[in-house]
Order: sequence, then C-alpha cells, then structure tokens
Amino acid sequence: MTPKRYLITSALPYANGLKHLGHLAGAYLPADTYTRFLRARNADVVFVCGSDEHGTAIPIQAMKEGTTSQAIIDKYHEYCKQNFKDLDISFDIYHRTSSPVHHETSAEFFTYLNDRKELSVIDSEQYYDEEASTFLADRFIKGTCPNCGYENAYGDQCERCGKSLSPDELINPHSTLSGKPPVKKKTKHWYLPLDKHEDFLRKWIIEEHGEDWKTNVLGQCKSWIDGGLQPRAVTRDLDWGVKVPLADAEGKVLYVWFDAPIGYISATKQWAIDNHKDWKPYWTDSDTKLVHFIGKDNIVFHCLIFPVMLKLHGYILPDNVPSNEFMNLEGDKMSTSRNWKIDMQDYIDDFVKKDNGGPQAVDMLRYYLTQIAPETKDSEFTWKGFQDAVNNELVAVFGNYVNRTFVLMHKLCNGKVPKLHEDIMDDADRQMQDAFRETATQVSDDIEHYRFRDGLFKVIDLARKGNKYMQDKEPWIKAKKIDGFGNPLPDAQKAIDNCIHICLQSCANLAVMINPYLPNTAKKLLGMMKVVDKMLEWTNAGKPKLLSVGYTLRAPELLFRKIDDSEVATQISKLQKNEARAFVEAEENTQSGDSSIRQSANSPMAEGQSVIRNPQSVI
RNA sequence: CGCGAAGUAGAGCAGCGGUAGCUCGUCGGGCUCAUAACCCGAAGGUCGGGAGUUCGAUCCUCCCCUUCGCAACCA
Repeated sequence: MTPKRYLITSALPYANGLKHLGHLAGAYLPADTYTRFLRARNADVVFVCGSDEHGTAIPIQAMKEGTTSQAIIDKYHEYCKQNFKDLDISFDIYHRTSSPVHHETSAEFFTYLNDRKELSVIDSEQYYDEEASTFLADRFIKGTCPNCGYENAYGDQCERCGKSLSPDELINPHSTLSGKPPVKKKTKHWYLPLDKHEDFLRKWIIEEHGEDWKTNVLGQCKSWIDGGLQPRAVTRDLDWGVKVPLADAEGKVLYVWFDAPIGYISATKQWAIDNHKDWKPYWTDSDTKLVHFIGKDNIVFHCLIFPVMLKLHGYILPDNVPSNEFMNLEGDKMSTSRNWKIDMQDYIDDFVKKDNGGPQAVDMLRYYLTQIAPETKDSEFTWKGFQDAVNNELVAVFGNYVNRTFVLMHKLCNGKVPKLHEDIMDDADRQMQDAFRETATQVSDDIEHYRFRDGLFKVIDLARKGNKYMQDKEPWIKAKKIDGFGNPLPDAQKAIDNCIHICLQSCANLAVMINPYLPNTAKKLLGMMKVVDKMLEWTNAGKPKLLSVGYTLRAPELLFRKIDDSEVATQISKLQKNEARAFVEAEENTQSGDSSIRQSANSPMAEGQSVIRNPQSVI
C-alpha cells in the first residue's frame, strides 16, 4: 500500500544560537535526501520545518546578548533559514513558532484537549523569585546538597554526587537570577496525563512498529514505558510563549515542549495558505505517511508525548521516527559552551562562499555528512576524513569516471553518443547494464528504509564499477588499431562505441541516482548531457537508454575539486582557536560571578527527561 | 545503581549459526583515456574478556569489562 501523500518533518531548531553540522547531519540532511527522493518519484510530499522560538532559554539568551527576546528570535530565525537555504535543504516551508498561525493552532490544540477533559489541573507550590518577579525552574535554584554537602547543587540534581533532587530538599536554596532565597508561591498548572496512555503507546510502538523502527529508538521507548510514565505539565509561569487560552490563566504560557511539535502542524497550515492547498489531509487522512527526522535526544517527544497529543486530537501518527545518534568532532563531543563545533555558517563562509566553492562545495559537505551519518551509533567528523572522502571518492571515483567518459567520447566518438552495436555485445557490457538496474533497486530500497549511507555508497559503487568496466575495455588501446588513413579499424570502432555508449548511459544513471543526495552535481551532469530536469525522475533510474544515440554532448566540466592539505590545517587550527577563546570567556564569566547564564534550554528539541522523571519537583 | 545503544583489520563500517567481508589508508605491480586520477595483487583480525548451548558461534544464552546516551551547556 503506497501512501497517497507524505509529510516530512525535521526537528525545529531552537532559535537561541547558530546550528552546527551535527544538527545538519542528524535531522536535516537525511530528511532532505528522503524528500528529494520522494519528489523524484512524483510523490505528493510536503517537507516542513521552522524555528522553535519559545521557552525560557530565549529570554536568557536575550539577557546574555543585552537585547530583547524578539530580537533574538528574529536574528537566529533568519540565520537558520538562510543557512538551510545555502546548503540546499529544500523545505517546502521554513516557518516559525512566533507566527500568529502557530499561536492560534497551539491555543486551539490546548483548548481541544482541555474541553474534552484530557488535561488535568494541579495546584502546587513553586519557588518564586520576588526580585525577578518570576517562578523558578529547578535549574534556576541552587543550594547545598543534603546528600553530600556540595554547596552548588542544582534544584533537580547534585552534580557532585549525582543524586536526583527536588528543590525542596536543598539546604539554603537561592535563586540564580537574583541570588536571593526564593519564596514558595501557589500556582496552578495543566498536565498531560501520559500515564493514562501507556497501553496505547505500548501497543502502537512495540506491536505495530517493533519491526520497522530503529533499534535505538525502540529501546529508548521501551525503557520509558517500562519505567512508568508520569503526568507532564503543559503550562509554565512565563511571559514568553503562547498564552494559555483561558480566563483564569493570567501570566501562563504553554510549555515549550507542548507548543513546539505543534509547529509542524502550523507550518503545514501556512504552507497550505501560501500554495492554495488544504492542510487537513496531511494531518488527518490515514493515507498520509508522516515521518519525523530528529536527533536521539528528541525520541521521547516524538515517539511518546507528541503521538499521545496527536491521537487525542484525532490526527495521524508518525509512520516512522528515524532518529540519528550524535556526531563527534575531531575526537571530542560537539559543544556549544566550549565552542567545539562547526556551525553551518562556518562552512558556508569558508567553503561555499569562496571562489572555488559554490554548489560544488555544498555537495562535498552533503556527501561527507551522509557518508558518516550517525545512523546506528555515534560517529565522528574530522577534517582529514572530509578531505579523504572528497579526494578519494568524489573526485577520484565519481568525478574522474564522468570526466574520463566525456573526454573519451569527445576524442573517440566525435562528441556524440555512439551507437550500441548489439551484435558484438559481450558479458561485460550486459553486466554493466545490469548494474544500473540493480543499483537503482538497491538505492531505492535503502532510501525507503532510511539507510542513506548505504544507498549513497551503492551509487558511488556504480561509478567504481564503471571505472573497472572501462579499464577492462581499454577503448584508448583499441583506438590505436588504425587503418592506412589513421582511422580505427571498423571492429575496433564498434567496440569503442559500445564501451563509450554504456559508460555515458551509466553517467546519466549516476545523475538520476545521486540527485537526492547531491542535487547540484546532478544538475551539473544534466548540463553536460544537455538534457532537461525531467530526466532526473526516479523512474529513469536503472534504464539503459537515457541518452539518445547521435546526440551531441558538451565538453566535460570537473564535478568536484580536491581539498588541499592546507585547508585541513587551517580548519583544525581554527577549531582550536575557537575553543581557546571560549575557554577564556568562560573564565572571565566565572570571575564576574555571572554563572547564571548556564541554564538549560527548555525546548523539546533540547530538553532531557528530568522533568518527566521527577514530576514531583514541579507539582 | 538502573535502563537503552554500541564494542569486528591502522581508520570507518557490513555481516548476526556453517571456511571472516567492504571502503579508505599502507605496500608491490600494471595501465596511461582521465582531477599524479584509474586497474590488479599483497600484507594486516585469536570478530572486547570469560563461561555455556550447539556437530559447529563474530552471530544464541549468562556473567564481566569499556564507550556513549538517559543525566549541566549540547542534537
């Protein structure tokens, strides 16, 4: 049963800073490849994303940069949007959660659940900072650990002894905002009773998706469910976010984890408005295949919490949640605070916007990131690895194969697609043609099952086979068998024709199959072959006769450039400098006593599971 | 502590019951159309450790060790 339409989402990036290559490789690039593949098959597909702009981390970032929350989200929304565009992540819409459509959609969602008594209301006492006039999240309260006596324990956990705490247990608690002791104040919050939906989740995940979801995703879900699910607060006392749409909820907003995934829905709505379409089938029709691409930290939100919300509202559930593990960098974890990372912006500045960069540089990055994508376990980005992948695979195998094919075609076949003489075809010729078809089938299967790395490898492997085929055929040797006038003997020319014909057809196939991964390379190949975009449709993958005999092709253009040793050295020293600078800044901050900026991001795209594991701390 | 994922040639990964495989790197040779690219060949692994099940285990079971995640910032 083929889905009627697809809805593809990538985790909403949190608009409090620049996003790095780990983010790109985890949730955006695979989703883009998948979407491009679907589009090439003429599927009805919408690919949505947008900035996640609520939560306490936004005002905190604003304080840090000495500006307003609005200025922060405007700034980082634009950065993210442009970065994705520069790297050819082809969202149908890149929306934002501060938009009116999103506020309306989230409020409606809340109201819908609340009217149907799917939410519970619980009164609780929570710590309040009178000076800052705000309720304090656990992380904003520090005090002495009752267990080990450590003086700088956080409200949810002591970092020294590792014990989980609630703010009530802390001795001498104080607010990290004002430094004053907080006071207890009564407050009321709405909760999503996840515990009531345990059976549904168990059945849906374990029974219906026990086979097709990735093991790391299933393992996480199972661990959560078996551990017992707890009600989870969906509102917060904060003035930044979607206002709780009730009369008696002054000063309360929807908790960011609740509103952010709804961002997928509001983005779809906005896309529908812009394109004169109906958004509803994409979220309500069971013929729609919904796929969430995320990083592993987001599994709980997209596999447990959001599905419960969707079910309660009568929307469809995700068919799959292909979550990636994390990508390390040069032997260490990527870290924003230590500035050990490569931002998309960095790559764009240093490679894409350089003279020898452009679309080609985009594809070089897309290639390496797909090749090292942390699909089953954490992986590692190294500049040397990037250089090796580009120089030894893209340039040496793929680029060189295309180039030598085109050069020989111009030298030995007058710049035209030669005829295929079927009477002298041999096993090698037929095997090469079979390879197109087999590769196309395998790559389809890999992409459909989210095995992007494997699929890409198989495309490159087709070029590898092409190189070998050509090497075995040695058309340049055959061209030396000449008659008295300096022309190749007829039999030799026929053999040359067949070889070049098949190599050219394989190049056309390579263009079709590399297209979801490296769209710019595919486009360049189209230009060299003087064919229209329509050739890239996936139905052409594996076909032996994509180029017409006698058609004149352009001169070859190099598809990729090599990465020089000096570029690797430059990037590595840049990383080290950035880290050293961050270290110095951290020292200065510590000395001025300004450690309060080290706060947790409350985004569902960033938040961990402490809240749900310790619900008593907010009740 | 617990739960989840992972540990296979120098590096990165496949295989998951029947003589250890791929890519890159290294070494040797060949070719010369091609971005000093391409092709062939070789070296390199007691498949984290131990016990068990089995005619037979990298693959199944149990125990242990290590790494990562859940669990500051962080995807």
